[in-house]
Amino acid sequence: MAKLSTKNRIVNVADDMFYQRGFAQTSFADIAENVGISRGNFYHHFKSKDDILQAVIILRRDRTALMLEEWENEGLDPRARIERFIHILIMNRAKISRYGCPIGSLCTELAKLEHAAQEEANTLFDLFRNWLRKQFERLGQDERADDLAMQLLARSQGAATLAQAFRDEGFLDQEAVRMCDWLDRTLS
Amino acid sequence: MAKLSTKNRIVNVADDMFYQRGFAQTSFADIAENVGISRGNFYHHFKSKDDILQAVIILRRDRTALMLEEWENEGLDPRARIERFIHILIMNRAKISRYGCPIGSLCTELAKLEHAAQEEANTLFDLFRNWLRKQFERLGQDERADDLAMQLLARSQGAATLAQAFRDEGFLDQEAVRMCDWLDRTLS
DNA sequence: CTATGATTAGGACGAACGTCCTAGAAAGGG
DNA sequence: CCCTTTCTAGGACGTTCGTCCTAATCATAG
Repeated sequence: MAKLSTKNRIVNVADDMFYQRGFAQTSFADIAENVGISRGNFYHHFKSKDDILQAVIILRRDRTALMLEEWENEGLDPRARIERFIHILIMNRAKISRYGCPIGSLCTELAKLEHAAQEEANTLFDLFRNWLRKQFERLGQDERADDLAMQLLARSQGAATLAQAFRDEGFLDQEAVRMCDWLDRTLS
Repeated sequence: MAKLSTKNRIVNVADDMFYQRGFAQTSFADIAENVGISRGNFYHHFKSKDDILQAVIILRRDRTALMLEEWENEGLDPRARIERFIHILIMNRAKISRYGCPIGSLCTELAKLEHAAQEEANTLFDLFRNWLRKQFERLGQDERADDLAMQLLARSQGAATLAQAFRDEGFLDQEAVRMCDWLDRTLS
């Protein structure tokens, strides 16, 4: 296993902590302690808290873009790709029911903070939205491709929110099944 | 217009600010300033920050319970009552697209904070869930009444989250229409 | 009027936070 | 080997926060 640079280690830890505790509730001291470095060292790599937030957003964006790209190259048809998206809810049920959706909860928090990075965070949603739209277009749903993409995103967010509130992993499974059913009905 | 007691004024202001900025990002000084009182006065009425949070949750619970009760007494049939619930999204579109759902965003934040009042906040969700379930039961959907209630809640949450992220009031309208369509299909 | 309790104001405190600064350690090129 | 750059450590500063304390004001009952 290749050793990560200090900078990368910081971003990875911050990514986890922002997800689990939220951005505002995670302090420099917290991150530095978890990485195992001093606060001074931290500041050599990131000159402000907004700086590390930016890095985390870019990390998530790159990771997401890579994942979507892989899904394109797995030889699946567009419909199976969409089902792949739906199955994220099931694969990540444990984390989602504890911490919510990594993208949704970040965007919601930044919106309340009126944080400048809000729009940057929204590009994470855009990645999924555009990717889903593309799949629906390939399925001949040109007119309503974007609407369908938004509906799927919305249902995922709703499932995540309620699963977290009620600490109910099973609800994610149920909703995933229902979303696949909805997909069948929509495409037939 | 009857004058409110200082205590009530504090709770009302805190309610608004918790909704718009979030719980953690709202300080005592902020609330006191908005109410127009000193921090010392504040502390005479609420002995801790958890105390004021508790009061806000109770305020929201009472207000919600009252609203649901009124909906019961308006002479509507259960189906029209459910549609009334859906129309909250439309009526409150401006606030929701800016601040999200008052209940969902509070529960999400408290969950990330691992705050003790988390379960209390969840009772707000329970109010809607149980009320919706009752309506579905009256419509002869005994078996799946709770499932249908949860589905409606989830869709509302998803619509709110995306409307906030994309600052898109229109999406709330669209989703409300689709939820009414879904209701038609489900009950027929 | 007086006495008592509720209400209000405002300062003091310790802790936590983001930020900045200095100095030493490590690394790399000449 | 020395010099320069990069990396790391840790303390200092100013601010904000939740909390606490004291004293003044107000309302009310006797």
